Order: sequence, then C-alpha cells, then structure tokens
Amino acid sequence: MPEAASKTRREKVEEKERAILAATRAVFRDKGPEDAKITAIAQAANLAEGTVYLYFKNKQALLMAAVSEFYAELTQDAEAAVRAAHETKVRLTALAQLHFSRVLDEWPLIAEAMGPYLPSREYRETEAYALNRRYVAVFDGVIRDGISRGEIRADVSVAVMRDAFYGGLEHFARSARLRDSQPDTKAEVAQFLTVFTAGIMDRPSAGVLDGARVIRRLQGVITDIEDQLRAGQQGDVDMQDGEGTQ
Amino acid sequence: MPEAASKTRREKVEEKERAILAATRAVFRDKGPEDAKITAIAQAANLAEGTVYLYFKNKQALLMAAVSEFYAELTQDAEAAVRAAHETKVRLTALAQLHFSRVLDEWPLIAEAMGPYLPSREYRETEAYALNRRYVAVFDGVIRDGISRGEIRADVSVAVMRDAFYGGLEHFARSARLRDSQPDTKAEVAQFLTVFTAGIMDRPSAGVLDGARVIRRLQGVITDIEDQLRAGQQGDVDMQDGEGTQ
DNA sequence: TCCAAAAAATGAACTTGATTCATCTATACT
DNA sequence: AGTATAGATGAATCAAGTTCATTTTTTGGA
Repeated sequence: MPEAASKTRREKVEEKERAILAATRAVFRDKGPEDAKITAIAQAANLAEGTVYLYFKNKQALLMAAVSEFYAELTQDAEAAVRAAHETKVRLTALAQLHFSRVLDEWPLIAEAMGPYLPSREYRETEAYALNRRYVAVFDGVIRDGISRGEIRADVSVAVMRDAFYGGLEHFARSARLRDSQPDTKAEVAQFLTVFTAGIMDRPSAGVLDGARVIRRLQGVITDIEDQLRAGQQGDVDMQDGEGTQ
Repeated sequence: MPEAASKTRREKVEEKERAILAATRAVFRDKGPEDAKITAIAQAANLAEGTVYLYFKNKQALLMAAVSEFYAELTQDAEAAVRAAHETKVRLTALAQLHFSRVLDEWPLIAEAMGPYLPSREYRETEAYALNRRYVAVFDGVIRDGISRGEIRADVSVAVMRDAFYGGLEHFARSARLRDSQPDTKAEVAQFLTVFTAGIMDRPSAGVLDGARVIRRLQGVITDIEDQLRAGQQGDVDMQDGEGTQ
C-alpha cells in the first residue's frame, strides 16, 4: 500500500483537475456556451469524455468548480486593489473596473453555471456561494470603511448598496457588450460610478455646514491614520490630493 | 379554398397559441425550470408533445415567445403606472415596484429564455429584444421628462441610469429572494430607490463649502504629521471621542 | 528487472429530453 | 356523404450527458 508517495499522487490529481477547469474556461471563452459540450472540453484537455467524470460528479459540478476558481482569482485581485488605495472613490473605481472587465470576459460561463441556481435556496449550499460571499466582502469592507470615515452615507444598508453596485455593473457590462464590440471600458465605468457614488456618497444636503457631520468625518480620517500607524512598517500612504475629480 | 372563415380559423390558432404560452409560464412558475420539459408543458396544455412544434419552431422559440408576452404585459402596466403619476419620484417608485415584483415571480423563465442570448449580437434580432426596448422606453421617458423639468441631472447618459436602475433592481430581487421567502418588498425597494434617486437627482452642488475636498486636504496634513511621528516612536493615538457613528 | 495490485483512463452503451415525421382525425365546403 | 385540407398524434430519431465493463498505466515489493 502506497503511503509516502501520496503527496505527489494528490498533486498530480489536483494538477489534472486544474487542467480540466482551465480547458472548461477556455472552451467557454472561445467556442461559446453552445459548443461547450463535455466532448469538446475533454478534447481540449486531452482526455476521453469518461475521464472528466472521474474528477467532477457531473457537468453542473464542473461548471460550478470553474466559476469558483474564477471567483477565487477575482477575490485575490480585488483584495490587492483595495490594499493599493486608501481613498474610497479610488477603491470603488478599481473594484468596478475589475469586476466589469472580468465578468465581461467570462459571462457565458458564469451565466450557464449559475442559471440553474440563481434565485434558489440550494445555491446557498454551494462552494461558489461561499466564494461569492468572500468576494463581495471586499466591497462591504470598503463601504464600511467609507462609512466610518463619514464619506459614505450610513442610512442605507450595505446589502442594498452592494446589489446596486454589482447588479448595475453587470447589467451595464452586458448592454455595453451588446452596443459595440470595443467599448471604452474606462469611460463607461466612470459614468456608472458617477451615478453610483453620487447616490451613496454623503454630502451636505444644503449648501451650508453641518458641524456634527464634519466632526464625524474628521474622526474617520483620524481613525484611518491611526490604523495605518498601527500597521507600522513602511506605510506608503496614498495621497490622492489635488483637483483630480471632475 | 376557404377564405371567409379564415378569421375564426386564425382566432382559434391564436387562442391555442396563447394557451400554450400560458401553460409554459404556469409550468415554469410552479414546477420550476428543471421540470419545465416539453412533455410537461404539452400536458399542461392538453396536447401531445408534437403539437407544440406546430406552434413554435423549438423550445427556445417557445420560451422567447413566453418572455415576450411577459414584457408586453409589463409594458402595458408600466405605461399605466407612469400615466397615473406626475411626480418623477413617484413614477420611479411605481416602476421599481412593478419590475421588482414581476421579475421576482417569473425569474426562472426569464433566465432560461434569455440565458443563451444575453450578451450576444443575435439577441438584437429577436422579438423579445424589441419588446424589451419598448419596455425600457417607458423608463427613458420618465427620465427625460425629469431632466427637462430640472429634477434629474443631465450630465449622465440615460442608458447608464437605465442599466443602474434595472440591473440593480434585478440583482436586488434575486438576493432578496435568496435571503428570506417573504421579504418586505415595499421597504426594500424604497431603500434601493434611496440609493438610486440620490444618485441621479439634481441638487445644489454645494456652492459654499466642498466638504470632501477639505477632508482630503486635512488628510494630507495629517499624513505629514504621521511621517514626523514615525520618525519618533510609534504613536499610541487613541481617539474614540463622543458622537456615536449612528 | 519483473510482477501483481491499485489507480487512472477509455469509449461504447445507456438515458433522457428535444425534435421530426409518417400517420391518423376533425373540419369545411360542395 | 365525399373529399381536401388543416390540425393533432406519439412512436421514431437525434443529441448530449452519464455510466460502466474493460484496458492501460503506475506503484511498491520480490
């Protein structure tokens, strides 16, 4: 009975698993959902059809796994993007840009994999759901951060903002793709964010000056600085000053 | 060759066509997409499987026709709702409410019918696309009306607002369904609209004091202080002052 | 190096659901 | 009533996912 070699054994299995997932995503991307048959995927991975079923219970599970991989990568990149910026607006722009472009790329796969589930209860049991939660948690973090700094209004639930953000973006991505083949992504996302941020950004409702609100904002800024200080290290504090906006 | 009776003949055909569509929507609604097989639909309409294909080219066409019917009804009701109110905010609320509840009901059908197309070019050729255009035209009208009255900002394209509105709403409807089975629709839609309308409503752009800019400058100053602090020791800045964040 | 057991891979057979088609039934008009 | 035509039927066909008996590869030990 083999025991010592089990590590390389497992590694091999996982490697092939990843290969199948990669093949799946590739087939979806450049053959389209219509032609993403198991046969085609197996062929793309240099396997017989039956072999795919040694690694995934059925097609649905395969697609879900592929989508999970997609979300895992997306989350990584989203976290990195948030780490790279400290201003809420910049962070949201980065998240929007990222989501927009990635979802645009792999929409057929996502739609096909999620379709059967979307508004169903059992979806909550899937791994993809868990990963999706982790993904949107990045957004939630940015928002909560913004609220505590007084930059974002506190009178609307984060969940609603989240839905407005991602729902709007996705709808937007789809109709952008429908409009023309080479949309000016940056500009379009910027327009969307104008609508969105204007909606959630806290601002003086009148022209005058709300002392309590200013205090709250200052408090937020100071807490932010404090956090950065506590992190110690070579804090490369991002300094988006000047007249940038508009 | 019959010629005079052709009217009743046609009527009979159209009646049966509508019956099949009704059966389709019913089956989707209360058996779910998984079990919405042609056999089940034919049975629900008291027909043999083959008969369905005398009325619709294939399943995809049948689903599209059902969705078209759905949009046609929705458009009627949307137009009525807009006619019934004259204030932009009230109109948008009505549209949102309508869209939210209807889409919630028939999401499985819509998703299944649209899935294969959504971001594809050929979708533009379908009847469903044309009807969708007519539907969103109602929204567009409300917006343009609002712009001309100065209630809605004119610096963002209507298309973007439309995407933000419907995309956000749909995402929102799905996650509402995911959360709990009996959501307080009215309240949730109201929250969504808070985010949305605050975003597109025109308002005095604070002629006096731009809080955001002030904060940004302050942030810069504090960063300077932080740098100096870093030179010394790691500051133990604890600043939890009064005024709950709310 | 060779062997037997275990693991992995294969592709033909099976299943399910959409679609077609040869056949049957109902209707309209003479 | 008789015939032509429209309408309906469901068994047969087709396509794609899934299973499984068989073959090939890998592994650890003699």
